[in-house]
Amino acid sequence: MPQLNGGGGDELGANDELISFKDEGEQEEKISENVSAERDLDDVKSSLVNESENNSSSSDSEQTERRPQPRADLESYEKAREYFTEALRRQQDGGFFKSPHYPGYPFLMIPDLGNPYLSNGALSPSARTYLQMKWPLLDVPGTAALKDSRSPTPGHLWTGTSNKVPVVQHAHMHPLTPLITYSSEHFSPGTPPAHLSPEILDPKTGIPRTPHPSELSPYYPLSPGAMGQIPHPLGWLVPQQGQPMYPITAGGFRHPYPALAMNASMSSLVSSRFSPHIVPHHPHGLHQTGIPHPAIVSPAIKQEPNGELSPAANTKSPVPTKKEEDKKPHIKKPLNAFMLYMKEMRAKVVAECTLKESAAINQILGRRWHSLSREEQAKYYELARKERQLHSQLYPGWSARDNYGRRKKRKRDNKTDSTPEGNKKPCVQYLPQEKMIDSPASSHGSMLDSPATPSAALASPAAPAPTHSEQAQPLSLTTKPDRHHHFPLLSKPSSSSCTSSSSSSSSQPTSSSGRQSTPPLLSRPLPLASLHASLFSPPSPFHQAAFHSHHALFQSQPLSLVTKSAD
DNA sequence: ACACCTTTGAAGGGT
DNA sequence: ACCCTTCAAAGGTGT
Repeated sequence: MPQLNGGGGDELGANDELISFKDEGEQEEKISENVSAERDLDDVKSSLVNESENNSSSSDSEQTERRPQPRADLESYEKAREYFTEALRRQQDGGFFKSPHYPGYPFLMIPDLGNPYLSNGALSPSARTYLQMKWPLLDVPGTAALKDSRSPTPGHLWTGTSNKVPVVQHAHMHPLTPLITYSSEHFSPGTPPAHLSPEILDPKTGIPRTPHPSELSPYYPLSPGAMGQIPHPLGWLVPQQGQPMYPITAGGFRHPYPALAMNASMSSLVSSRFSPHIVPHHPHGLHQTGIPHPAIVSPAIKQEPNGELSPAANTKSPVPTKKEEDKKPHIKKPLNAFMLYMKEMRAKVVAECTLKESAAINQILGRRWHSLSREEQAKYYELARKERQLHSQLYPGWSARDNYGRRKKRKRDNKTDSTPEGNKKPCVQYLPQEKMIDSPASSHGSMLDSPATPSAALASPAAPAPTHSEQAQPLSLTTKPDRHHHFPLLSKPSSSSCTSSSSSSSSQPTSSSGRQSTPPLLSRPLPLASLHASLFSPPSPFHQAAFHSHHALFQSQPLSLVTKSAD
């Protein structure tokens, strides 16, 4: 894994800033500072961008209102999972994941906003408070048990989670926008400012206060637009399209959240005290309490055959349900560390780049993943581990195998024999050749690290301090010859990544396990031009200032994209 | 409407 | 023990 910092291994969590994105080049080690700056920049950019978005969503409001009852719909489930994840993370946050200070923020962040409280990490009421907000069903006290007591200091809350937030280009964003609107984006780990976090702040005083779920409405109503951005505390119970959920009408929160009543039971689910026996497998993805679990996707529910809950759903023609599907609900696999990371960071990356294609975004995310410090990754591993645990508790008999066959077979599978390039469109080489060489199959290094527990990760002998160079090369484990190693990486010009990276050595397709039969391809040209624009054309003077501040950053960061024409 | 693409990680079957 | 395959998320793109 990428633990880059070459030398700095010692400073763990405290300095995320040091973590460099290896993407661009080895030199980073030397210029870790610049890197950090970059990161900041990234954060800043994303925040700027994201903040602007907002308005968008409220399309669901009506639906939400109409659907007072918790629906087991896909979105709900996912949301649920998301929140759950976030909740878990928050619990751990205190622990080893310290959020970066984001020095860069000051440039962009309005001083006013600067919540002292954030910067000094004093938010602690926080975790709990926030947890409650986002995950009201959790019995916070109870969940505390899960909490890692490792960290006495809560630090900033890491509000992660990016729900899918519609990303809007920041072009016209007002610098102050951030003050007003909150997008879930802010909740990404990368986004620091706690002041932007959903933590409830007294509108007047700006002082964080501990809200009761019932108090939420006052908070959200800040601005209609903003409301949409705030994840519903019961997100997974309330159908939301991945968007803003608070379609609250003028009246404010009308929603009594019937589910709230289940708080106790929910807490039992979450709490470590939870006993597997208690939770039988529910046919429709409902927990015994009746609460759908995010991981469960019941075709039946999804389709809402009865139409009782959602008229809209009726229009849909149900997917041909197989017997199996009918019989059992689809229980999704628990998300792994990378997936969790992706969920959180995707919006951010999207904001930074104009790229919208997930494939491209994912490549970037993959590189970033590798560039994360071990501590950071450990956090995700831990989170993933907990999620798996919970999942296993909820669905004791579930096997990943159960989901096999649900998707159609991938083309890729079939074409294993066919030449890689055969069916693909012209490939673009993402990584420079040299890098290819360097970065061997490091991609799975993180896997190695994948610790059973975070602590293990940190201390894991298996995962020696990152050494550096090729960040990606974590452990040398990949002894296997990468058969795909030579694949001509596609050619992508430079950059695929916005921030950096395209050239990252780290994410080579090399899979140690040979999973990927083809090299990373970028079939379609990325909108680099636009990317470039977004990166270098500060939307506002405000941005510009920030950019200048980070000027060094640019120097160090070869954003290849800049030069590249996406053609 | 749906598969593909892309990423990493986990899981499970096969050898 | 290792290899291989599938799925998890996501959303633009292609068919």
